[in-house]
Amino acid sequence: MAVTRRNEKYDAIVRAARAVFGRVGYLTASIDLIASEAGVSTRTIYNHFDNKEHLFAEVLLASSRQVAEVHEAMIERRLTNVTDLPAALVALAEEWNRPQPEFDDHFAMSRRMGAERAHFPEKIYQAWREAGPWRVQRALAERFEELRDQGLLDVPDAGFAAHLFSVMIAEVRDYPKVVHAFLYGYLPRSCFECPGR
Amino acid sequence: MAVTRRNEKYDAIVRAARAVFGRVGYLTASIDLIASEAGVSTRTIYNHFDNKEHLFAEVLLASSRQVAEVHEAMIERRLTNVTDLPAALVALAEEWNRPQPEFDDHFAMSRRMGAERAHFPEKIYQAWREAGPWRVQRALAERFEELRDQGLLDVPDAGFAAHLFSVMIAEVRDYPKVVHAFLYGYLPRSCFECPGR
DNA sequence: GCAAAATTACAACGAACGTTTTACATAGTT
DNA sequence: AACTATGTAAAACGTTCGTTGTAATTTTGC
Repeated sequence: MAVTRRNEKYDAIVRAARAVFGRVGYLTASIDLIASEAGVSTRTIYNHFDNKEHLFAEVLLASSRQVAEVHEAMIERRLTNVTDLPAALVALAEEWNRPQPEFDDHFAMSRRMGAERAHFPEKIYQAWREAGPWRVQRALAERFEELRDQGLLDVPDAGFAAHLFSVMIAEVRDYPKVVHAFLYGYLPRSCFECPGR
Repeated sequence: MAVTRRNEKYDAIVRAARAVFGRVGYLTASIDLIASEAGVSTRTIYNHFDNKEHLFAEVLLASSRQVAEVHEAMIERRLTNVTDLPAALVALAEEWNRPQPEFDDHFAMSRRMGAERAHFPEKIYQAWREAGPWRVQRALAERFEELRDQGLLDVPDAGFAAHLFSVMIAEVRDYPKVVHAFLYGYLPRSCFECPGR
């Protein structure tokens, strides 16, 4: 696709919109501000997008797919041919949450989704869930299943464990401790022989 | 304190504000809507509160303290004289997240705090953190320490474990599985004798 | 060079909002 | 009944916002 002025403007709008939506949220993000940061006029934004909501949806879904692909590759790389599982999980968590300028805007948008979902159609929210979080969790669950088959993990429900792990590393920042808890739990070891287990 | 018309109106405003802030968020919650649900005029709201932000802060902090007291008592009740720890933790998680009409509005407000914090002064956010989540987590950490002293938990860092547990039960809804993972982890049991542990 | 496409700049529109003003009504107290 | 405190209803004010219209300008393609 040739670089044309029209494409340039489109890209600039998408980029600026992602930054502004991520920074101040859907409602507070004004078309004026987005236009200013994109270096275009508001009229131009409306030449490319029907309205604010369509802009939001397009920006959100495009970056969700992009980020999901990166995360899937990351999971593949980190959890294949594992020799030291704790270290691999810590490395995955660290890489997963490492600040990356090109994705920071997207993550900022994502972190707001729960609170802002009532402000746009539910199908946008669901499309994001499908394109982003769920897709990545499925990839993680598949890896967990393989690790289970290799005897490295004891996960009766890999999907649940994947969901739990992603919640833990998203919300709690000390990854060595998180991974340790994920693998070993907090029950004293002598209790593994206790009745009820 | 005698029930006066003024107190009645104040209470009605606070109650309606909590519901509206929780339902649609700080920005979208209009004074008109709150007044309508409270059954007062907007003028009356300004007779009681300087502005929208003060209303929000007062509503938020009052209910945070109230809910924290309930949670502290709950933790005390559920994690004292424990005979079956897994069952006690599951019961705590279930009670913690059980729908309670009188607190639903508060929890809805709380769930939005992360995304909405940029819209009001940071000190409101921090005051909420102190009056609510942190306070409850400290109570939970103290309980975990006692359970550790009783040999029922192996928690080197009770504060961390408390934080992790509260994140887990807040974000993941299958409490038996969550508690199982929290206590036992996902490492196969034979690996507890592996090197590197 | 010319026509078409795209953009800019700006004004305009209608709506929504937080807040204040104003006049009148209601409630409580003495 | 008189006075004070409080509430109501509605208008007004200033601001912000999403969106559209319009004329002029710039860029692109032939």
